[in-house]
Amino acid sequence: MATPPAETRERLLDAAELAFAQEGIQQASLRTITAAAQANLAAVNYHFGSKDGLIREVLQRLVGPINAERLQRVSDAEAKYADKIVPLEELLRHFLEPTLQMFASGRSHIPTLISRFHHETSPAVAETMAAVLEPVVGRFLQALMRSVPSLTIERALLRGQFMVGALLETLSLNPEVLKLMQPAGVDSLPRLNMLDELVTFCAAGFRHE
Amino acid sequence: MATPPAETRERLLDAAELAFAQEGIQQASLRTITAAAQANLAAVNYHFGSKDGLIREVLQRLVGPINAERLQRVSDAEAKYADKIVPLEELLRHFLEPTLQMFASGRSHIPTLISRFHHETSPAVAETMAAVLEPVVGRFLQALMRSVPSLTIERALLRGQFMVGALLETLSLNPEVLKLMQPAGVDSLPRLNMLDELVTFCAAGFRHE
DNA sequence: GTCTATACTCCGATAGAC
DNA sequence: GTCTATCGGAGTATAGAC
Repeated sequence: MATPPAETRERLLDAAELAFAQEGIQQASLRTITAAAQANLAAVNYHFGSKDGLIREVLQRLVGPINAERLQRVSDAEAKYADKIVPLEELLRHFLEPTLQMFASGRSHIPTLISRFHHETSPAVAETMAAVLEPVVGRFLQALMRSVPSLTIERALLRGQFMVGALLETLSLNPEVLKLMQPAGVDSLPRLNMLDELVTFCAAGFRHE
Repeated sequence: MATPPAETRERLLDAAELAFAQEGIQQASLRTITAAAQANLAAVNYHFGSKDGLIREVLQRLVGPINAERLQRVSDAEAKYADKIVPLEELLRHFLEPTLQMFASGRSHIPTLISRFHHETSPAVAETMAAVLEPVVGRFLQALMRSVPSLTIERALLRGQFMVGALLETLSLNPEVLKLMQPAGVDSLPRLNMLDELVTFCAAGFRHE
């Protein structure tokens, strides 16, 4: 059982994840990916049908758990508050933290990759991304308008876009800027600050007027 | 003077701008661009040395005027306020509006292209972008900390990143979301709303605490 | 189920005629 | 300054052996 055949698929996904983050999703070649995975060039086509199939699979494996955690946390929070109204800051935290946790996951290329997926315009990525995000967006919009009763639906949508933009920009921050944020040198420290900063910035924006 | 030879360079830049926006900067091929510009494949190499040279030239031609307008508007505003303290909302407006005006410029692909340039990680783009943005960022940070005296430099930098993220996300909004923002059907209308929405959202965030 | 070998297309860049 | 022709290489995908 040193190298069971089922592992090839996982090695390909891991290698693709890293290559997509480092070189770009479209730029990374199947030759690079299969070489890094110590698999044959034909393996991608065998396991995923095409490069688009591989891309879709990497995306779902990455974003699926994040969104599942988001939904779980909102459900827990709503259960905790009997009136179903979750304080705004807490709600934003449940949306933002599952993504920001990736900074501390040890797989430091993940934030870059999430940013790349969000800004990719190819149909394969855009459609999969929309399908994966749709339930989460609906759920949070609903909760958001309960937390801030004065919000109209248009404003909630637009400001939600602003928040996502701020989050994504945070994910692609270069290391030099990151260093500015942390007095000490621990790598997992800025994430905490960043989460608090993002939450207070966006909460103020959501509440305005 | 129907087609003076000097025009080829301009046609190449225009064609590249459109192709970069529609297909992606790395994905767009010189063959597509030169065909659209009704020029020869070798023309790009002759006029710009390489594809990277073309990319840099498109970027500078696009972002240069925007940043020049930003600096001019800040200078005008600081001259208007004798104490050199510009109200926060006005300052943000001077930073955001030159970019958002691109929605009404008739060249509707420009917002997408700006977003692409910002998220591109190739050295040719990243270095040029950093060089072009550096003076503007410095100038606005300075003004920002005067407009909001309680801001630390680290916070100003980080929140500035949040604002840029929100702006860029706005630039890549898909048309369906855009339609939600405007009751009437005019295409230049959402830009006005969007600017106001961005300014109030970010101003609240900058002022918090 | 996995690999070898290869097919076919397209890329950016250059050499040299005009 | 602009064109034609072509180079060398890399891209994805497939056919067929094992």
